[in-house]
Amino acid sequence: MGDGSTRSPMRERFREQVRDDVKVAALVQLAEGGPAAVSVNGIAKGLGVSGPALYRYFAGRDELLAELVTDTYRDLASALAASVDPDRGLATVERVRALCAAWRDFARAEPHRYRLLFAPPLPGQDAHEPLVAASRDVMAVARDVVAPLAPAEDDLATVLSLWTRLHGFAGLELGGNFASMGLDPDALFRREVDDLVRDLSRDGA
Amino acid sequence: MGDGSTRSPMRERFREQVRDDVKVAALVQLAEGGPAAVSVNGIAKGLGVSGPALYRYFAGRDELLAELVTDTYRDLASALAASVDPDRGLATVERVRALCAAWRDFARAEPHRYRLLFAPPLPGQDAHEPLVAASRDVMAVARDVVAPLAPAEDDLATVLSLWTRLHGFAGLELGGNFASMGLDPDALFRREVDDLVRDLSRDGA
DNA sequence: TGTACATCAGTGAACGCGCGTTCACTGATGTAC
DNA sequence: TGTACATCAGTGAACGCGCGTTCACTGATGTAC
Repeated sequence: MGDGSTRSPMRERFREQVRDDVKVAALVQLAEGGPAAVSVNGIAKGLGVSGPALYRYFAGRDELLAELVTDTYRDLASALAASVDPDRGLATVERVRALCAAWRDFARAEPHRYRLLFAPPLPGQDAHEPLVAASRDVMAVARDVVAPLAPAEDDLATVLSLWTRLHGFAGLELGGNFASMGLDPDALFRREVDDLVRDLSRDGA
Repeated sequence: MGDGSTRSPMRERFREQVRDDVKVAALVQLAEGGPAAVSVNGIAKGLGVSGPALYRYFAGRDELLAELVTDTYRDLASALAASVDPDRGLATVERVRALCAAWRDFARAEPHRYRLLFAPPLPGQDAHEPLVAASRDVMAVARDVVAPLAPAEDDLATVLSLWTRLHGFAGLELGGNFASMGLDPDALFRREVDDLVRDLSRDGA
């Protein structure tokens, strides 16, 4: 039940359409009340359909949430990749800056999705493996950008330092911690990126 | 109803005792299932008492959760303060290192409480103000430690940079993001703190 | 030391809610002849 | 072009659960005389 290969192309397209509609509705709920507010019955009602109908499209709530996560990783990875696209002809350091800006922009544009990426899978670490796989693309983009600056054997550690700092900044900015102290997040971010670039340049070539 | 001033001292002490028991039980639930798993009825059952009984001690679930947050801020602030106590006779840079270590240790020792501090108050930013006040002590300790290194007018920004980086590291470590890539968090942390100390020294005196 | 009284902790029933999920079923839709 | 058939989307009822919170009440506890 549910192996799409034997389904007719027409119906298959319809299925994908509905799956997307469900996800969009789920994202609205996510934005409004966090992961806990994402509800199968609620989504169904929003789509003008009865609750159990959605079980044709998703095995259950958990599968739906898992897809939201992997979708988000995909979108983040492609936003990052676009920001450092070779076609833009950026020098190494400018690529780092562009990557940082893209990271922050993504977090601000879609705070609920961003938070979803780093929310702990509390009921027992289930389905952690595919999630790690999904994050690999994000790491790969960052590694690519940083590589020319970092000594080869210190590659990964450098990327993780970058990750640490971007994630820390995003988390505090989303929490409103800067704004609530009357500080300008833009200025703080510029400063943070400057430090970051300097550290990378020193450690590397 | 509930203004403790007119209550007799005996009964008042009893009340505080029970309030603490409730909080302890709530923290167990928090550790096991996240904030969503903290349930008034569940706690009552654990204490061998009926659900509504707890309404003698807390106005409701929201008040209970709010207290868990402010308690955690208090404990974090005092852990940080203890780590940089003047009696330890640490030099300026060593105080920064001690502060960083204390931050990380707190996050690792009590991940659920640490996460609670930075979880977004989703149902409409309610009760954000007292929370900001509670975090002020934490900031004050950090500011104290960093002050000798930072130019006076750049004080707060320096502390926030410190905060950003510590928080980013803690968040990723708690999420298991380092371990799942086969990397040693201790080594990464050492590296991060080294960079941090260097940045502070450069920007400051 | 003993008794009367006010206070207040805790009970049990009830309200209303929403949830995820299953099941047997109906009815529409695309397909094959 | 028309008809028979298999597929599958969606329904409605039901299960069992747990939640936060209110209410009127009972019974114990500390206190004041």
